Amino acid sequence: MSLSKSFQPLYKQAYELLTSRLVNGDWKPSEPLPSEYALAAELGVSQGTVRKALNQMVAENLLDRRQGKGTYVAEHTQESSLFRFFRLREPNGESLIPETKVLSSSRREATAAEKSHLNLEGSSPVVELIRLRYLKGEAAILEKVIQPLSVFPDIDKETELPNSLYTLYQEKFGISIVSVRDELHVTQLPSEYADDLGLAAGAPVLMVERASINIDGRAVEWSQAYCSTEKFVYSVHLK
Amino acid sequence: MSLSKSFQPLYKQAYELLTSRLVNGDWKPSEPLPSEYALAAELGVSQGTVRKALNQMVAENLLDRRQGKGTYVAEHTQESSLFRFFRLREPNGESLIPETKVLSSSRREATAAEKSHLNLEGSSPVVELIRLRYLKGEAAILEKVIQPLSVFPDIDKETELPNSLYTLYQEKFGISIVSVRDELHVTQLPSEYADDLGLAAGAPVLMVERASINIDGRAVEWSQAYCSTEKFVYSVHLK
DNA sequence: CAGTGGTCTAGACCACCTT
DNA sequence: AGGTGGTCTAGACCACTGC
Repeated sequence: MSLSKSFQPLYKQAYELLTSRLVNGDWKPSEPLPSEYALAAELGVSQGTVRKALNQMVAENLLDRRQGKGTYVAEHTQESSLFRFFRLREPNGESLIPETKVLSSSRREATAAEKSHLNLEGSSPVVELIRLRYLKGEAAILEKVIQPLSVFPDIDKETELPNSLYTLYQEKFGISIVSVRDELHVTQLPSEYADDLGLAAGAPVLMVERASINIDGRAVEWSQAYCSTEKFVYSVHLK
Repeated sequence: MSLSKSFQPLYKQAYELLTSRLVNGDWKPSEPLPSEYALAAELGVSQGTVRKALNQMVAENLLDRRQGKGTYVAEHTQESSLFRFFRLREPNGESLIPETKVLSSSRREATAAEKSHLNLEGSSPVVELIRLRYLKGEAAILEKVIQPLSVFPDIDKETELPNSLYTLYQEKFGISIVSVRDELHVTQLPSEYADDLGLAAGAPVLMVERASINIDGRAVEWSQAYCSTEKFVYSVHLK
């Protein structure tokens, strides 16, 4: 196997090829890739060129490299990764892992808005999952999660939902969430969620609308989280 | 001049040295740095090592490189850079540059909270600047900006405040804002700002609290922006 | 044309891990 | 000891810019 010597820099071609293999599932999470020299020989380029491609993938959180051991598919299920996208903090800056209770889970056809956010067309059955998250024993966040069945077949048949769904996505469905797009709104709490959160219908709440992006760039999950006002802060460092 | 051959990788030492020179103001914005070979000779390392250091600085938005021309100090005053930190969007996704009116500007001693956010100690005079931003002719955002006089001497003597203060910071005070830390709260609109925004005192608003970070890592400005509810969305892509 | 950054190679040596 | 990634070098060639 060798890369074409035209159009694109070799390291970029190598990056594209290796990324598409990773997306295809050629290597499983926590499994080592071939060594730099092995990949270089296979692609017909020098070790330095492969290294440049691999380092770019490390920068994008797709790979993990450990000196003396090897290059591994990144684990997006570890605590450090899960915290990466959990931006809600207590006003004093502390970060808390919430407890979670599933309120309901149902299949239905996607709404127009959901189809547009998830790039779905035609008949698109989805699962709507409603969860309540507790902090310090108090109901704090109500989450509505939309999962397309085309991406997560029979996900509503899962008996045990982990606290972080991303773990389930990676282990059971081969979906690696590498980035998220958040939109924050101040809205009035919908009346159907008022009792669950112990607030009045129409109370002002922070609503975090999130599209979760798979390693291949597709939005594969869409969620809305209603957060009890003044208990939380959404905190971000933009570089 | 040459780097010590111990402790740290050479490219990292080169990065530290070049960054500190940049922070010191050895090279002004839009001015070219010496060429890779010139820097390599000066530091006593190879061109490839200098390149690695320079590329890291490019990744951090400190430098700009143009093939065939040279390596330049990044301009943080360009539209593309200013938009980078302006996360407020219309609900339909459009981004707008607001008009701005200064409501007041006054000197006073920093409060305890301001000292803590800006890492100030002892006597710390600051300027409190209150601005109202309009979108489509309507009052939309009320901004309270705290500027330490130790960082921005006599900034309240400036006759003309640009729409984006960061331009002024870089051109007049040698301060380059390279990152920001935002905290989003849902709060009640303080009564003293109610008239300006045309809302009732206590109305629920989105409050964006921002610390702006200089190239040397210091928080040099602290601001709070009260945003008229339901006209805006705060939008972020986390990678 | 000369000067700049961008790519690619080949080889040397080091640091770390496993056996 | 042998394999892995990490650093560093020197040199070649390419692509773009400006004179």
